[in-house]
Formats: sequence, structure tokens, C-alpha cells
Amino acid sequence: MIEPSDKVKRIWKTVVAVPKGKVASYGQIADLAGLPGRARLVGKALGLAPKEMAIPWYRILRSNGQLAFEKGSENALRQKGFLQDEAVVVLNNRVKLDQFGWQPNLADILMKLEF
DNA sequence: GTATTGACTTCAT
DNA sequence: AATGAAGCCAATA
Repeated sequence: MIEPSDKVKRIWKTVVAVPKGKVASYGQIADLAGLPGRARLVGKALGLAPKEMAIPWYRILRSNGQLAFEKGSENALRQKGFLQDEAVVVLNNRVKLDQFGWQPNLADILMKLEF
């Protein structure tokens, strides 16, 4: 049976755990997913994620707060729209991590990731 | 088996 | 701030 690797599934689960109105970086997701150093794999996993799965891929961005896509690209605009729907301010293809960066606490992790 | 790629990150210019 | 190189490691070719 062909299915995504466990790592990819872990990534998805972690991404889903990102609260609405917040954003996280690829490296952060990888770290929380138990895959430190696999930031790039996170991006790949999100690309593989089917639309049917409610995966908020748009809440994931680069470590510096910039969208992972080039400004003006279709995906970047789409991501921007989704984020704005969640009250996240996106300016010049960037989000202020100081304001919207997700800082997971122990409770969040225990509740949504571990178990 | 090796080589290249990638929705990344960090350090150095 | 912008650009480049090196590091990183699973997935692809």
C-alpha cells in the first residue's frame, strides 16, 4: 500500500496543531514534529498534502516571517488571502512573527501532538 | 549505487 | 537590507 511516510504524517499533524491566527516557520514545525533539521521536508510534505485534508499549509512560512513563495506568485497571493482571513496581517509578503508567531506551550503540545 | 533537488536556516559578505 | 555559500537530510532521478 502506498502512503506518505510516517514523517510526512507527523508533519501534517503538527501543522494542523498550529492555532488559527498564528503562524509558524518550517523549522519550527519540523522541530515540533520530532524532525529537527528537516525544515525542507516540511515544505515537501505540505506540497504533497491533498486539498481534501484540512491542512493549514498557509500558516507555515520562512523563519524570517516571509512567505515561502515569491511575491506576486499565485500561491503567495493565495496564502496571503488565507492569512488575512484569520486576522493575520501580511505586508510586503511578510508577517510579523513578533505578533503572529506561534509560541507553543507545553499544554498545546501535550494536547495536540503527544498523546 | 551516486547525483540532484527542494514551499529551509544560518552565517558571512 | 540584500545576496551568496554552506549545512541540512529525505525524496527523486
